[in-house]
Amino acid sequence: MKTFKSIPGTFDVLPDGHSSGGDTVAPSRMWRFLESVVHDTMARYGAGEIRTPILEPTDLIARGIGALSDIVTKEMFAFERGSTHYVMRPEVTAPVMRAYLQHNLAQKGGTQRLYYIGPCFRAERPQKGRYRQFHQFGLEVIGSEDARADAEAIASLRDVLSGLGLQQYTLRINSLGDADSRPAYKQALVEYLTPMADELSDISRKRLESNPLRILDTKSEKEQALLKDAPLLSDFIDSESRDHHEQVKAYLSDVGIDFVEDPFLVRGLDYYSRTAFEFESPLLGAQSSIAGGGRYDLLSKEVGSKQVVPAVGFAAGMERILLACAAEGIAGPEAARVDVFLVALGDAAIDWTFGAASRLRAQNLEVAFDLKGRSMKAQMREANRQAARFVAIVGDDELAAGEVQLKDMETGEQSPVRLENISDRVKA
RNA sequence: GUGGUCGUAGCUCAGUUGGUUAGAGCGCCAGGUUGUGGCCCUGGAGGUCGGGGGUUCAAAUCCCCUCGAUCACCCCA
Repeated sequence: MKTFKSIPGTFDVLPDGHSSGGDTVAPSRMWRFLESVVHDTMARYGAGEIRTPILEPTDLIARGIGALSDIVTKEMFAFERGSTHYVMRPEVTAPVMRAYLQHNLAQKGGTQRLYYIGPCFRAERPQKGRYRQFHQFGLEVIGSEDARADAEAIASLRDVLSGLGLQQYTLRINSLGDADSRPAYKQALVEYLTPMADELSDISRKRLESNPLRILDTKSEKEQALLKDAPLLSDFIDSESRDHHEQVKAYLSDVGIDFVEDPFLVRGLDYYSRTAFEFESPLLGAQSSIAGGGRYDLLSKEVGSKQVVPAVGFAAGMERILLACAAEGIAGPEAARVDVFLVALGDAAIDWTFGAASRLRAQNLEVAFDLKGRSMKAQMREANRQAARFVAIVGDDELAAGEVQLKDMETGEQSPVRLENISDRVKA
């Protein structure tokens, strides 16, 4: 008999946490805890939830993220049916911008703050903190180039992390300048690195031609040493971007957000300009980035807008955040407890449980009972396992008297209670 | 796509220089207590030792192939 397993890089979320290989999948209540913190935090920022389709036009993603980016060239789940090209979204920023333009949300006047929670898909080889189906939440602040928008995106993300109880994370921030300032820097960097090209890795050498900025975030210590005296992007950015950057930092300091400036921070997606930032946890192994984002004033025109629509946002990796929570010992809310577990003795009592549970549930109690006709001992054990607060024991005598033996599972105290009074006693 | 490590029960793992019917702990089920959970005691279920091939009188153990998992590179959340 053939058995089936979930596809590599995907996983089931179960009521209890479990290990999937060496990795740990958080219990579903922990996922819900994270989601509720996101919803609550975003509400405080006046953000509205947006839900966009998993499937998007392939061109939207290719144009938005950059046709030459790794994501587009080798990591997309894309297919064709009829004459339509579909991708399973690898990120959500381009889809949100698509929706913004499609529905003419600019017509609503002010800045749009849109947040999302949902799955994304990339055809990468899985490893700790990296999956083929992974989940992101994010915020996009669309329609403003004000530095407060950048600071607000960062602040809301910080609020989510601290709302969860996370302590060990760092924020790195940089400015990429505008579209005009980057070519000049790019050229300077190439001029600096070309004499030492022999010492670079194969990949970095190729990037020297294709995408030199990405050499900056190499993990190789040797290359980091070579970069020590490299020209800095900050010396090349235009004065407006520099002012903008200073303002963002001032706003962050205003609200007590710590950050470190990292002149080498560049982001992997082509659409970023000016502000770029990244939150990292030291507890996650190689995939240390738990969230990243920045300003993407260039995106709107890439995906078909006639005007520039300035925007800034972030995307956060939920799996990585949950791994960080686990590493910091954050367990989230306690597992649900059953209010009353019905223990039935004899056929008449077994028949009684179904209707009784229904009536108690109608009174908003969490009720459970055995479905296998097992012994009393087994039923008690099951009640214990479900952390029942009370057990209602019913046999022929109790049925005849119209009452149950109600036992408090913590104190062990037990007394007869009329059927109609169970709810009051449990809620008391 | 590239490299390292690892595949024995639901989970975590033992298993000697190849040698009878493959083990433990946890978990699960039942009994000890014919109507009372947790603790304790006893018993039970549950494995094609990832799969295929080879060497051998004999393979979980040695060899080859294959599949899978995992970590890392790359890239990103």
